Amino acid sequence: MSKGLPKRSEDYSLWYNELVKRADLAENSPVRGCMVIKPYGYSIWEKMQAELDRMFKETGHSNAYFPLFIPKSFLSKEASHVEGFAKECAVVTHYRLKNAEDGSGVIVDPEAKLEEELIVRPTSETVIWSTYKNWIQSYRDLPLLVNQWANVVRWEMRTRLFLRTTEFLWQEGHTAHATSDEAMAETVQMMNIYAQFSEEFMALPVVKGKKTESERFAGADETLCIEALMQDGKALQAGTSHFLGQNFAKAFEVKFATKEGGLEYVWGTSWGVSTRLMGALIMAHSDDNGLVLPPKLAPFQVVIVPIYRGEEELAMISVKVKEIMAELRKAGISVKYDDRDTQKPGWKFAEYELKGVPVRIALGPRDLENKTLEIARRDTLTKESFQWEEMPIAQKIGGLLDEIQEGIYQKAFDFRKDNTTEVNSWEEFKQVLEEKAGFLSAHWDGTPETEEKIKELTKATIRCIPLDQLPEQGVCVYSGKPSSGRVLFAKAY
RNA sequence: CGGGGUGUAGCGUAGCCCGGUAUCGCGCCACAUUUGGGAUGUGGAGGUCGUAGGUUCGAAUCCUGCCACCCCGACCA
Repeated sequence: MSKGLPKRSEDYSLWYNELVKRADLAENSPVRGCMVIKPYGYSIWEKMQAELDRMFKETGHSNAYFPLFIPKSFLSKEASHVEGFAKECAVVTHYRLKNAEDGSGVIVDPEAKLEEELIVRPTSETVIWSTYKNWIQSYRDLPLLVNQWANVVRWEMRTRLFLRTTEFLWQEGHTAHATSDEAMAETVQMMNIYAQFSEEFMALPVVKGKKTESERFAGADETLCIEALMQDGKALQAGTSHFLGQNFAKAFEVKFATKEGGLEYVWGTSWGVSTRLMGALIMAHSDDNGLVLPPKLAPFQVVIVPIYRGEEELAMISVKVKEIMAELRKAGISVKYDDRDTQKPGWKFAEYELKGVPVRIALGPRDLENKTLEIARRDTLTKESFQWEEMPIAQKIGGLLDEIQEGIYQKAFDFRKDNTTEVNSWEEFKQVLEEKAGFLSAHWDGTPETEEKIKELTKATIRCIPLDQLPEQGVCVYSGKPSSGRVLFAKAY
């Protein structure tokens, strides 16, 4: 284990990459653009999954599973959908290998060419809607509320651990409804769930908004999103919820008999969050000492490190530690006891700081004598001495965990607030973007042309039109044409 | 995919310009002393120098192709 992480201020990208690897979250694999998610990283993802899954089920959704492969012809049924994804699809053309005659290894058997190529799903709308055609006949079959946890593949040009990998893990919800209003309500509901998850569990404040036409999902009539701000001033799209209108229903002929006896196309939504959330979590809170994890998603919330000389002392300390662990676990607090004698305490302290464990307890002979514990918190890197009699340990730690969860949220919230700037002129726009970055709240004339021009000139894109946008008469920061409200610009991941 | 950079032990590196089979640190193994913020000493193991060719008596070093990774761009969850 090498010491010292690169500094965020010196090289943010390098810091991020090194952090991901050194904190044992993930590493690159032999396959280009694909990562190996390591046990510690995966257990954070599992925590995210568990909470999201619970929230989906509480809102009436059920999980199902659809195939990895999609017939090529399916993809082209929805015109804008194929246009959006065609450039990044992995294609299966053969189903068999054979030994090369010259003994050089295995080769693709040219005899085993598929009649119709299969696409490795970049997203599952097409295969799911082709299935929904058989599931939906009547208004009694609606709404259909399905989610799937899956892997998808998008052949991206440039990849980054968690933020953009060729294969990634996600969930994709796909729902079908009898009315436009109901589908739109579902779209909004899921965006709200994502926002709630992000703020409550990831301790990451997000802006809820809708995408401009050009940033919309391929095949959607409306895309809602949550946008978060990272420590380097770049925005990250953390989740999207799409109102699909009747686009996929029309493409796959999914109609239902109405109560009144008519025959209508159903209305659809789809929504997803991915392992990219891991990237957001890492970049939002961590510091130059390593990861900082919100207690609600940490694989374990508390680590106990014994300080001892010899077996005898360790045995005495362990008795007290077991007692503490039982109390903490009873209170629903996850705790790890690291009594390995292969590493020294100082080494362990540094290790758990790197891994972002929210609370560390150290217990040595001095503590046994004085009836104290040393409690250190990861977010502030402060330590305190705690008297056993002061209050029940579970109450103490429970309170501290809440405080940390709240503290890192507040810190991220303040950061975003300090890095959201209202700009009113083109000069100001360019200057703030250059010198400060972050979110820029500015008037926009509503045209794709202006949006495109601004992107071309500054690399900044419209992250979203915030849902809480206030009506305000102004002029577009670039074109000078009238505008009725501010939108959020930023450079994005 | 365009521009730039880097590939030498598990990790980080020296050597490359000026060819003669590899340096140092961390980590790893053994033993001893250690254990309240990344311990110390002694001994030891570990390398087809990214890969495939070429030049040469001889290639980590020179030449060509390929691959991977990183950074910047275009694209994207």
